[in-house]
Amino acid sequence: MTLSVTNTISGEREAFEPVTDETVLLYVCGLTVSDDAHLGHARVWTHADVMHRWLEHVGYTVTHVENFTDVNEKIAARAGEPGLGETEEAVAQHFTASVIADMRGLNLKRASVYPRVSEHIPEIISLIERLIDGGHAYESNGSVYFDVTTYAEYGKLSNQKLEHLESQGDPDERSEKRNPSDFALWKAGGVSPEAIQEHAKHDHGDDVPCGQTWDSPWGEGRPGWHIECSAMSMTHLGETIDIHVGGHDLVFPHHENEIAQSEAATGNQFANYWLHTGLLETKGEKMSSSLGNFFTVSEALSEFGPNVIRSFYLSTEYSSKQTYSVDAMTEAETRWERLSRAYENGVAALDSVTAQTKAADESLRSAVETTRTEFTAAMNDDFNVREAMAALLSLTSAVNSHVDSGGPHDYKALKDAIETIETYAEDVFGFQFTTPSDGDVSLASDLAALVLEIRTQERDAGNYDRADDLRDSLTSIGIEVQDSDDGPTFRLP
RNA sequence: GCUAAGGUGGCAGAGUCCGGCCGAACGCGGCGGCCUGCAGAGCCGCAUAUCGCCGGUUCAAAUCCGGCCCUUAGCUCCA
Repeated sequence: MTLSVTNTISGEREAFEPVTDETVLLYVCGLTVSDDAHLGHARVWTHADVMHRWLEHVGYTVTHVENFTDVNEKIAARAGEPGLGETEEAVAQHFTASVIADMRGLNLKRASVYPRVSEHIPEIISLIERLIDGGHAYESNGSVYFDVTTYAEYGKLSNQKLEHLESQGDPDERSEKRNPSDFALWKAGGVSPEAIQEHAKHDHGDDVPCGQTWDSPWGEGRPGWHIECSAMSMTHLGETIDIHVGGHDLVFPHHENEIAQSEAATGNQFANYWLHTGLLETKGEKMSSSLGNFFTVSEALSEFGPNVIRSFYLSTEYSSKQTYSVDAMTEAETRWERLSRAYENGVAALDSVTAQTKAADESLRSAVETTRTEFTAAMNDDFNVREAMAALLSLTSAVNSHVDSGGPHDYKALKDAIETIETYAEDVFGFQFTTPSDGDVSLASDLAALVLEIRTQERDAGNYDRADDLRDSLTSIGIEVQDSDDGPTFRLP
């Protein structure tokens, strides 16, 4: 059973074969740091994270590069806003820090490198020079454009034909271009005041900043949007990479242009597999910064926590669009609870028996096998996380049944089940089960246990009203109480 | 207009590439039972699907082919 993925460029599912046997070169199209990240961004990160984790699980070493676009007119437009700093760099640093904090909060595996555009200007310039030397780009009024007619396969990713495309770029740069679809590799001068005003979220007055500029063979200027990814990808991963991941809204023009400029420059295939994640929608339209209908990652983290957010994302395949709603989050929370409760029940049962226990529970044993087989098949089938999650959840029923039966436990089967859940839920899906050894958690556990002891005394004395009051009080601060034959148990929030 | 993805039960969402195991997964919600002092959790079970519409191919179609309708996205910055 090997991995197959749906490649946007062919539109078909293809067997995955990396350039080298051992390593997977993964590039994730990162964020423009002009605002706080929202749940749409985190969806891409999370799916890319699970892909990364699965590739490692099946034995590859993953070199994961995820860029930050820290040079952009929208960033420059926000300079001077309270708390963001006076320069484009300061604004970019502010939001980069907040995005990294979000990523930490979501328990994403760290990328190998997080390259910034501002740190790759020399590489960008030399790539542009290479394109000019090869006859694929031309200078015009201090700006440099890519000539789309020099790359015969232009449009192969998005299936667009040049004659059907409208002009790319700002109206004022069209007169400088040879063809309407040519796109800027380098833009002369700073950010235009019009662009600043268009993206500004506050009034800059007369003191309009113009963003950073760099010296180049064509004069002072700034890199175009698309060239950065090509330059950073090549710098850190080489001319041909295995997987390029990004949101579906980037297929055209961004990824199309990346392919054109990269392959025109090197003559080599830029990325072997293009994987695009479906967009997150709310109320029938996509969540986006420009529409202002977004829910930021940090808000979501404080309201739901990382596990519930993951549970939400993993209820749909990466390639499908997904709708955000309060109901969807509630269901995601319930699904996560189901998984974590079963895990905790299983662990508690396992801790209560010894390895010498011989009772055999064939149904649990076969459930473990089925889960392993089905989970693996699902993940290898284009990272079908919904199917994989279904396999994992079906194991929760088996574990709960086994624990509920109360009879002698099957130590080996239970241990296998717990390890299977840990491997898939934590290592592959990136969930984090609560561990009682955490300092605060440990103290809270002790306190909750103390209260429950008092409640048990009240119950034994028949003071049910008093006992229920104590239970309600615990519930109100998020501690769930559950009575069972073996006495009360509780779960911390 | 051009391009791409999608339309499956109350909700959400697999299955469609490789037609039969799909009398349609997993889950949420609903209903009933077990357990419980009660509740929750858990377990067991039940109900709800003309698989967008029309036609075709086939012994057999949610799955293949053709036409149509609708939704979302891209063609301007966007994950």
